Amino acid sequence: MTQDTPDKLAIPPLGTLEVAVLVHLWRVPEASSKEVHAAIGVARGISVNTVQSTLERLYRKKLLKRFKASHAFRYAPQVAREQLVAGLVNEVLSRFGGDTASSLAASVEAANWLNEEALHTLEAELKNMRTRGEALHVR
Amino acid sequence: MTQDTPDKLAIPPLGTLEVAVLVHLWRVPEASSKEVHAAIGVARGISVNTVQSTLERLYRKKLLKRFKASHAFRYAPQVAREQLVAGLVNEVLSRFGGDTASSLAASVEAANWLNEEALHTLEAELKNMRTRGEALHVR
DNA sequence: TACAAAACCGATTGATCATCGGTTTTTGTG
DNA sequence: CACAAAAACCGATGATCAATCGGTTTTGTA
Repeated sequence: MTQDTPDKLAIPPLGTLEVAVLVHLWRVPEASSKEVHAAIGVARGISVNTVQSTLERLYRKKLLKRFKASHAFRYAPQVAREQLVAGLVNEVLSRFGGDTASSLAASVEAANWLNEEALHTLEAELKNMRTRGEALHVR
Repeated sequence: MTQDTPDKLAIPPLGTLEVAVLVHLWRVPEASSKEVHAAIGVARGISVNTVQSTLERLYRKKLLKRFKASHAFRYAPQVAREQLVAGLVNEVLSRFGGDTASSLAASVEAANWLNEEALHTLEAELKNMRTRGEALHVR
């Protein structure tokens, strides 16, 4: 085994620029530093170098993957948005202890952006999960 | 109006000691700095002053309320755990954009700690919400 | 009123993000 | 094959914030 610590579930803190870059790459979903700069850097009046550092940092954090295209790197998300968000949500939930279900329920309730369709989706997912959970004997 | 920025929904960043203090006070649910120190400070080998600073910080952040009992302050949570967690979860959800429902679904799915009963609770809450949501015309 | 307990203040340390300048590496082309 | 341009890489700086504690002032109460 080559990993010293199994960081599978530890998500590093993310700054606002880092998040902006991620969000952009989830849409694109693949770009060079130059392109990212054009898309979100110019409007912020920051240099290409800053964007590049951010891409590098996200790469080191394993949130982006990259590959050479001719002589420039192209970056792409390493994790799906839902995956990352889920990780962060679970981190919050476990960090503050207490009852998970009621916390989640409160989260849903506090959300002012849940429309009819979204509720439907969630309900379906829950029902789905439940049957599978029973089969898999979720503790 | 006296407030410069409506911080209603902005939750300040919380360190590990701050969270520990909050978690403790949700259990207690009211204590002096001395008591908090005895409960969670001693085990960490930190001074009463450190605990007091933390209590003060949480008070300034409006997460604790306090009142004098004889000459010492007693602190108590200003927000319920579910409330705070919900705020943080929603912050994460909105920060990363994308589809809320699928992100929440992924969160539930990624959780390995949801048991049969918890799922039940959540489902009930959703059903409940839905009817109310329709009545309130949630966008 | 004296004193012990607690609040208050301010300084220090240590992370971490954001930002950019300067240097090295790579590569396409004349 | 040499060279100029483009990109990666490295390292420094500034800002913010949590955590920590020592020292000083305030305040009940015996």
